[in-house]
Amino acid sequence: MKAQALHGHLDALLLAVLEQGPLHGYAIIEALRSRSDGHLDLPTGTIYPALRRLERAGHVASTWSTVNGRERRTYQLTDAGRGALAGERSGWREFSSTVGRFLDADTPPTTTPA
Amino acid sequence: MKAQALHGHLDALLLAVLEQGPLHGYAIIEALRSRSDGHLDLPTGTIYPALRRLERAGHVASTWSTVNGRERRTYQLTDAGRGALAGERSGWREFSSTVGRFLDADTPPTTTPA
DNA sequence: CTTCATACGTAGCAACGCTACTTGTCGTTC
DNA sequence: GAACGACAAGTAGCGTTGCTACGTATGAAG
Repeated sequence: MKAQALHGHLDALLLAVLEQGPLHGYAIIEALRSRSDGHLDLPTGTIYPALRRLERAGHVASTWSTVNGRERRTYQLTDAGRGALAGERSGWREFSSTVGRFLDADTPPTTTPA
Repeated sequence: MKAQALHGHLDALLLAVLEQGPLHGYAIIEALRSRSDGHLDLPTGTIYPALRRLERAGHVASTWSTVNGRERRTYQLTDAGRGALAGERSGWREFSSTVGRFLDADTPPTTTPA
């Protein structure tokens, strides 16, 4: 998967994984990886700043905890975040249907008929 | 449609509209607008540099002509461009199905029952 | 003669995600 | 007990990309 393709859709993905329950950053990375069959293997340098962006925006809230001597920052969706997710979803639908109109259309006949 | 959403997919769109035949820049803008029901209304400052990028990459070729005293630069897909388009299409499919797995899933019950 | 549609273009900016690196604990292996 | 990998968090700086705001010029319409 091309790296820059995510541009503008990462927030939506993060909100979507958090919709199913609170997770800490590292677990979010793993959730994205497993739920996408390995297609989304995002580096920490992508995830952590994005989560802080979302927190600044009020879409998620975080709480620290210590598990086995390891510091964890667990994020959970806020009500505002749930609203934002709904918006992102409809935005995604519009975007993907618009672009899909140009790109999904016809796979050029790879099966070039004789 | 959010502005930055296109990030990384613009080239694919341009190749896709040119797949149906050569067009000049201004006509490409109109084609994108009409074929997307107005959702894609891209400014010249987006299109022209993108077309030059594609030309530098060898995906399109341009020829100048004068129509009614107006200079036109008509772009057409090259063979390499056709190949690139095929790649972009499969990239798009992978991308949209991956993201869609998170976002298309379930429209949260907008029909919040009273 | 002014305005709008046509037609091309550039300069500079802002956003976003990535690469590369750092810090620290725990568990396992040598 | 040293070393290494998995776990867990983070920052600094960079490159790409599309957008905003301009600038130029012709032809048609009023």
